[in-house]
Amino acid sequence: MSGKTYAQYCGLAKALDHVGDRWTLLIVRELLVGGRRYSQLRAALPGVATNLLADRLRELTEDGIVESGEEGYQLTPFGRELEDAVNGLVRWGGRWMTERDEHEMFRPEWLVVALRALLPARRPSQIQLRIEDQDLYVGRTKIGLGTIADPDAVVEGRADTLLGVVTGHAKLSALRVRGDRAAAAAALVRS
Amino acid sequence: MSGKTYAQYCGLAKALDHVGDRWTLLIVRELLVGGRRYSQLRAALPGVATNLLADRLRELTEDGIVESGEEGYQLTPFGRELEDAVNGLVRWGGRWMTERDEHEMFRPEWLVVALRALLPARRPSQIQLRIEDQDLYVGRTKIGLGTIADPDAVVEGRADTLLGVVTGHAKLSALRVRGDRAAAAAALVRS
DNA sequence: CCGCATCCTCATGGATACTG
DNA sequence: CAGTATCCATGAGGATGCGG
Repeated sequence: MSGKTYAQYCGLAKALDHVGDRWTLLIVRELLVGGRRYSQLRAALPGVATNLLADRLRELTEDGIVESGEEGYQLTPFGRELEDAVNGLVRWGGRWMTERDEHEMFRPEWLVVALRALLPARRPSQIQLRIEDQDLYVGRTKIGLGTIADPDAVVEGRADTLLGVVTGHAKLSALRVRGDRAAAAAALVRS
Repeated sequence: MSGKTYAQYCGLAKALDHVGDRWTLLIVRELLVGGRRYSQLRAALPGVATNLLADRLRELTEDGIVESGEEGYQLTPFGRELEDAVNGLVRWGGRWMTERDEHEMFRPEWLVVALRALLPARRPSQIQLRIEDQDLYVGRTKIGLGTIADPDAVVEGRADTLLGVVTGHAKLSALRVRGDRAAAAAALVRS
């Protein structure tokens, strides 16, 4: 709430009063994937000014959205409730992600957020992804960074191709699949 | 997109690039209830500077979110797709709406947005609301400003009390109900 | 080093006057 | 009525400093 309050008795205005400032929701996005140190947040948010990041983290902490511990910063239970709102924005914003521009930054944790927003909560199979040299997984109920044991399939490719497959604008054959191809389709392709 | 772009290949960043500036989502909120003239938007958004409102409407129009016609401004089909994202923010922001502060503005169309976000898409009965001297209705599939014919019940009261009933923090008995009380409960109280 | 705080510059927002 | 134009206050971006 560094900006002025809208002073409106309205849920949207209240939400924007607390997470509507520049960079704030992007910080929340990073923390939705897991706890992060200050320096990790800096690295994940190219262009953020150091004082601004500190300001936002302080405001988020005062509002009970973020808490800081030994391991760095993480979302409180209340902060994690922002996932639904973030997912809605992610889904809408996906309409602007036709192809990846050269000067645009990309980080695999953003793909984690996108897949959580786009895929159903439960999936019939679990797969391992390797996108732009980074490992992420789509489990039956969880999606995150890193690897899982015994995936049904391993899928490799570019981020924009993967998003195309998930949103139905590209075919699964545009990705490289090792292992159970049907399982990969079941996990990634909308029904 | 008056602010600088985040230049991130991420749905959330893209969404904020286009609707993340101050006042932008509040304009969208107004237009989600219906088409509005420039002067109506000014009245509904107390505190907005006239140049900012004009700037935002121009940006939204350029982005294909808003279109202007003889009747004023309205959302395009693409703009209406923001409803899901707005609803998520409205639901989260509702957690900050304990009781209405004296200096906080209130407009009945904000209640329309809140009810659309909080109530299920289909309801078993239709009721008429009269809140703070304004008429709004909760139909079986639609919610809006104004009156409907042959409501099953008429509910009167304050906005914060109504929100309390819908979110389960207050009882229906806190509102004045004329007509079929069970129908009012079915339309307003979460199961 | 990491985690900020300070300082400076410039873009953005806010308030109001003004105009086609 | 529907915006522009203007001016000032504030916030963002970027470099640097500094204590633990």
